[in-house]
Amino acid sequence: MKKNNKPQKVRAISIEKILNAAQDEFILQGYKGATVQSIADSAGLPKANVLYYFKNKENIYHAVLEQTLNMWDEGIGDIEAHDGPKVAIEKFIRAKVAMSFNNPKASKIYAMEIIQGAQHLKDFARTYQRQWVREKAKIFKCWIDNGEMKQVDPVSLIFLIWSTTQHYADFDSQILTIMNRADYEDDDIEHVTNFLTDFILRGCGLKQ
Amino acid sequence: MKKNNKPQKVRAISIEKILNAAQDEFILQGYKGATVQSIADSAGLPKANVLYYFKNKENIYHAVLEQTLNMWDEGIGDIEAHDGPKVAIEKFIRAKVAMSFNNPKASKIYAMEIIQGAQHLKDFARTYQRQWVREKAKIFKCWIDNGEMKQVDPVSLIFLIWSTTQHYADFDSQILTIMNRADYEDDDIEHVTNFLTDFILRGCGLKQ
DNA sequence: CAAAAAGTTGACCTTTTGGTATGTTTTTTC
DNA sequence: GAAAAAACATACCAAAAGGTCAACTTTTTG
Repeated sequence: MKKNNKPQKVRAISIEKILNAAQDEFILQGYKGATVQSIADSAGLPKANVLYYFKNKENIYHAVLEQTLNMWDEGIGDIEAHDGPKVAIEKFIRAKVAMSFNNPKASKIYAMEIIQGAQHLKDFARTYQRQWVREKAKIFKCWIDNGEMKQVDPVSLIFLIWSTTQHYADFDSQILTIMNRADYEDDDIEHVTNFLTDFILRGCGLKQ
Repeated sequence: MKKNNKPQKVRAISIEKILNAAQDEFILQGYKGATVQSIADSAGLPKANVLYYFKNKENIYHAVLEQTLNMWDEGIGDIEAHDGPKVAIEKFIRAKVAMSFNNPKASKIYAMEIIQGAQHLKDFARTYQRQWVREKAKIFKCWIDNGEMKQVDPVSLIFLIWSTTQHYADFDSQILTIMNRADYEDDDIEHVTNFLTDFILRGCGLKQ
C-alpha cells in the first residue's frame, strides 16, 4: 500500500525530511524550545519514528549543526593570493552573498548558536576558523606590504565582510519589513553583491 | 530581620533583578527554553515570587523586549542633515559601536527576535524603523544630490552600518575565540570605531 | 497601633515533553 | 518464499514546566 520509493532510499529520505523540519523548528524555537513532537509533525512522521533515526533531540541538533557547518565550509568562498586583492575580494563577497541568499536557514542556525555563546561551535572557531582567518589575513598583509591595497586591518576587514553579507540572511525579516516587501527577488542578490563589492573595494582603496 | 531597603523600592529592586536574570536566560535558552524557575534561581527569588511580579513568562519576556527596544531607541544615535555627511556618519557609527560594546545583551535579544522572524517586533519595524530609515535615507539623498558624498544607496548603507556595528555584540564569542582573547578590552571600542569610521567614510568617498 | 496593602513562600495541580517498551508491518536478503 | 533486518506506530512513563493557592510576614497608611 506504500508508495514504491526507490529501495534503500527510505532511510535517506526520512532523515532528510527530519533534518529539514528540525532546521525550521530550531530556528523558530531554539534548541530547548523545539520539541521532538513538533519536528515529527513538521516532517510528517510519528515521533517514535523520528527517535528511531536519531536517538534523541541532541543528536538531531548535532546533525543539523553538522549540515550547517558543511554549508559554511563550502560557501565560504576563498581568498587566493594569486588573484590579487581586487578580484579576490570581489569573488569572496560574491560567494558569501550567494550563500546568504541561497541558504538563509543555515546562516540563521549558525548565528543563533554564536549569539548563544557558541557552546557547540567553540572548537570549530578555535581550530578551523581561527586558522582560516590567520591564513587569509596573511595574504592581505602581503598585498598591503606590496602596496597593492590600502593599509586596512585584515581581521577587521574579514569581520566586516562576514557581517555585511550574513546580515541579509539573518535579518531578512527586518530588511524586508523596512523595505515593505514580502520576499527577496532574484535581482536582490545582484544588487546587494554590487553594492557591497563596490563599497568595500572603495573602502580598501581599490576603486576610484 | 530583613535588610532595611529604602522603602517603596523593594518592588523596583525585585523587578530589576528579575529582568536582568530573564535577559540572560532568554539569550542563553531562547524564549521557550528559558524556564521561570531558572529565571527565579538566577534572580535569587522563589518562583512564586517572580510570578507575583509578572503574571506569567510571556509578560516577563515582553518586559525584557520593551527594555531592549528603549535601549535601541536611545542608542541608535542620529543622523542630522546640518552636520554634513562626514561628521554625521562618524557620529552615527560611534554611537552604534558604543551601544554594541556597552549593551551586548540587548543587542543579542534583539538579534534573536529578528532571526526568529520578529514576531514581537514586526510592528516596531513596520512603523518606527521604516520611518526612521526613510527619513535618514532622504538626508543621504540630499547630500548625494549636492555632491557632498558619492552616490551610494542610502538604505544599503544604513544596513551596512547596522550590521557591522552590531556584529561585535552579537558575535562576540566568535570574534573573541578567533582572536584568541577572553574578553573585550577598553581599547577595542576605540579601535573598532576608528576602523569602521575610516573604512566606511572611504566607502562613501569622504576620505582620501 | 490597628487595619490594609504589599510582599513572600511552600505545596500543589495540570500539561507538556523527552524518551522507552513493545508489537506490527514492510522491505531486503538468501 | 521464508528468515532477518529495517521501518513504523501505539501506548506509556517519569521528569520538568507553567501556573495557582492559601497561608504567612512585612510594610505602609490613617
